[in-house]
Amino acid sequence: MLDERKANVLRAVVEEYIATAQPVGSGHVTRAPGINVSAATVRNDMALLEQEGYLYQPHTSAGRVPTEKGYRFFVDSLTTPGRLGGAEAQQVRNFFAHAHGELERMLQDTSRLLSSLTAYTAVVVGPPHEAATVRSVQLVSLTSTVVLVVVVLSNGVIEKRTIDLAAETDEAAVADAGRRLCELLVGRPLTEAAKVDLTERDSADPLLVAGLRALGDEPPEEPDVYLAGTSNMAAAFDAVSTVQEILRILEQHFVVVSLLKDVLDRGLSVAIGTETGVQPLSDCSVVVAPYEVDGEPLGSIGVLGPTRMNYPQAMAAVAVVSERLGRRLSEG
Amino acid sequence: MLDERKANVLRAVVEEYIATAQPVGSGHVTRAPGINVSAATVRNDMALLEQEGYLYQPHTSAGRVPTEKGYRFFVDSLTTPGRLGGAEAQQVRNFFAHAHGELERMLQDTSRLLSSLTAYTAVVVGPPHEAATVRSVQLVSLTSTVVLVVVVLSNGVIEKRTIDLAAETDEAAVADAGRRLCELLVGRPLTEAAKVDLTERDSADPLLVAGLRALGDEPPEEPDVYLAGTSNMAAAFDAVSTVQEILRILEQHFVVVSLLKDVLDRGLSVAIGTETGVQPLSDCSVVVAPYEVDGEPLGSIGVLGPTRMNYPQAMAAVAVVSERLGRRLSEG
DNA sequence: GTTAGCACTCGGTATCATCGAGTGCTGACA
DNA sequence: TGTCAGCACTCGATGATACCGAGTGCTAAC
Repeated sequence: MLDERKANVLRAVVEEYIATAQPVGSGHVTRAPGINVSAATVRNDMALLEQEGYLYQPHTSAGRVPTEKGYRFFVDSLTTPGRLGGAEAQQVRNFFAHAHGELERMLQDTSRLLSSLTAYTAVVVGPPHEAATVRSVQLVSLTSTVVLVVVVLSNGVIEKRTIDLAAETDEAAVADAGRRLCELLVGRPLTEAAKVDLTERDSADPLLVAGLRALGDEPPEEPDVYLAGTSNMAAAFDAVSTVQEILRILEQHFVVVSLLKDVLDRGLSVAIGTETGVQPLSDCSVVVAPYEVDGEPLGSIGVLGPTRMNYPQAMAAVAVVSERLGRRLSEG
Repeated sequence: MLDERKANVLRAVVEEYIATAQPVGSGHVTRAPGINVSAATVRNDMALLEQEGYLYQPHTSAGRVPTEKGYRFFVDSLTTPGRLGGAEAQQVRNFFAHAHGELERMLQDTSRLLSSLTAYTAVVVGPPHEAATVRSVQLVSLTSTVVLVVVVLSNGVIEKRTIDLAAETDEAAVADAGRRLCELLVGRPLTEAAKVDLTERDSADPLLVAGLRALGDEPPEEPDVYLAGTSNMAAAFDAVSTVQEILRILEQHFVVVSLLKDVLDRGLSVAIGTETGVQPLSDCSVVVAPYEVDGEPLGSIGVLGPTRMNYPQAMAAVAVVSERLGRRLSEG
């Protein structure tokens, strides 16, 4: 489609633009390594690349800027997977050598790591709550009419609900109901709590019924989202209104979750500009990867930056971190 | 100190500046209600207010802008506590009528509420982890060598730790150690886990020892911070670099925690500009209040906005929400 | 097909004049 | 003495104008 030289010119333009954020003129391209033709020839190629929709010219006498199609070509033409710098690789090793603590904490820290590696905004999406099976159920009375239900799930996530009772209850009843709940739920996904078959005797226990309802009723929550480095968004744009729009999107966690999910569902690892499907993110790109525990995808991690982001670096960081995170979680 | 009229002029300037974000000229002040003197007189007063450090002039032929001292006078001179608008009051009532779920979720939602009420950034600081006493301890084995310790605290917060064992263990040992942990810890603050006296028999149980160490070793964590409406910071400033600096501060949760704590410790409910003690926040103000459960301060809530924020409204919102939140938590 | 040369385009920057909101001061008045 | 109308003055914001230079497209020669 594009002959070798035009592809090189396009790549040079993208790289230069990513580095400088300035429209790239033919002169700069000739200075790029691998380009051994004159500026005039480059100009001819660039005019053609513009006709084909890979570049565009902000105004007549300016250099060229990549379009989404241009970035897409650039990303698709990256063959070498991209390596992290020495310092970054060391940082990742350090992090996973010392990573500890619970799932939430670990995902939050991973998000910080990714943001620090890339200088963009990092997103980590936790495992969906409904997927895991119940490992244990415990009832704890907080007051005589308020009982806390604590459910430990197989993925380490802890779900809790409070139930308010009409009548007072005592420790023995709480212990009884707790034991029965264990019997009923352990080994099954939490979403089935609403549909368990109750014996007549079970139905007579208000605590048991209320507990099951509390567990089953809740709408299946969105997975948790851990953001880090949102301040980096402010560094990437110079219009404060753009920054505001993007931050507003990031505050809506369900949008972020479905954004990453959509991208992965489409089989992509990078979504550029409007490819994200979120209008206010049309100046942004996302690099995504799932992380897998024991071969099963658990959640996803990603990096959000301006469309002129450093794709090779971001892709390398996301790939390495998702791989290491999955491995670390498989161990723990 | 300031005679009545000068105080009125100062208040008028502050109010006008808060509303318009433009330097206020003598003409505008005369149009304010309660000012019944000529522009020339206002000019004399304003010149004096500038000498005294309440106002300052960006340049010779411009209007006046309040200094921190000016805002401080304005805030201190607010006698009427400030009422929420009808729609806002309704929103608060609605929220607390339907508020439910666990502590974390509730604090997160409260943060959103406060941000939505004020159109600034809201901060909610959760209860300090070390304060509460242990209500229940449970051990759950995740694999044969990994055990999860789940501690329910009296304030509803759930602490969890994983322990990795050198040797495999069985359900019976886990149950035994769990029961013993309950005996040792229930009713005591978690911070004492490291210092409990062990019998000789206790010391022989590796699971028990490891569990206590896991609970006691962890450095006392910072209280949780729940932010909402950070995108509003972008709307409040027009320099993208300012926004970035502020966001960067907000990402450091321990700074936010100690900021609110410092302000309250100084006996203030409002910190203006450099009064915050955080250099990058010198263009911001914070309005803070503790929320109390059963008379005891549990945590704090606050609003962060530009120094030219709408103080009466923000103070009213913070006061109402902290009061209602405390009341709601005292019930649940 | 490539390239040197060249006329041309147009955003960015600097210069300058104009405009007007706002000031401080002066002198009159109650 | 405090208030205020009048007035000359200041200075940022706005807009017009000129200029510069990076960058272009085209043409003609190799």
